[in-house]
Amino acid sequence: MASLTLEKTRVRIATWNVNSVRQRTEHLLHYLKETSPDVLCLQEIKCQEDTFPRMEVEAAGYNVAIQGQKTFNGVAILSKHPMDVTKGLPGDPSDEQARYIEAVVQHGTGVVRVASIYLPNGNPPSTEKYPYKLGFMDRLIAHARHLLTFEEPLVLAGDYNVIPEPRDAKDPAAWTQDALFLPQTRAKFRELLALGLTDAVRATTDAADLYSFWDYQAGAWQKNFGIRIDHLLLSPEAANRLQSASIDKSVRALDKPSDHVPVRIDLA
DNA sequence: ATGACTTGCGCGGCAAGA
Repeated sequence: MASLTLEKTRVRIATWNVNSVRQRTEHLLHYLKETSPDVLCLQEIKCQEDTFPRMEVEAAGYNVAIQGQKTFNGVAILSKHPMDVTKGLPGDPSDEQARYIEAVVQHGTGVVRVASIYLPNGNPPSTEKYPYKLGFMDRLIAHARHLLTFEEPLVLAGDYNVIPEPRDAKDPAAWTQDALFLPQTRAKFRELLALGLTDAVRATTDAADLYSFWDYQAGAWQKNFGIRIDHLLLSPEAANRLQSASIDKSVRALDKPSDHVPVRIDLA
């Protein structure tokens, strides 16, 4: 009797705020080659679709889906596998900022829905920027609630601009008045998790000093004054397949780095 | 220390980021 190979293929999914994809093209291509994610979510590409380095990324073996914007913001999903793409976060047709793109990825025997999210920074909190951040979080909560009804593997990945807990900052006292750490911000993030989503990094380790961002200023990298603000949130169907989560910290030590590093997971 | 760095835009010096 011939044996059937029913072994599910591993799916590696990463997220990275690159702080301008055109400034970071070499780093991006190196990361694709070295780490070989099946899916890579990008944020802050800072360009429109027609100036994205599409040919180089396609030559590396990836399909490209982009929600671009001139100068600011901009998100993308790169995938080795076919994608069905949806652009924009529902709930506010007047929102013109490019901060959300979603794709259903067909991989081998399975399917996974992946979102690339660039959640607003929200600083300074005394301005209209903070209510925009909270409103975006409300829309994300509503959309996630809807997506969870599909009961499929779902990965909401991106730069959340949220420090979930004090242990997610080297110096939490420095962030108490910051939009990334205000109680209302963290409460909305907990509301998102309470829908039934799992923070992939915290599901795999309680290690201290896990950060995904170090400011360019004041020697933050050298002093390890980091914060953990880039997250992959998993539906139960994805969490059940979670094998590992890692933060690719070494990328921050390269020449001319992004101020964020990639965070990635492997699903069985 | 009103700082410190990096980007886009566009060619001078802001705005934005976190």
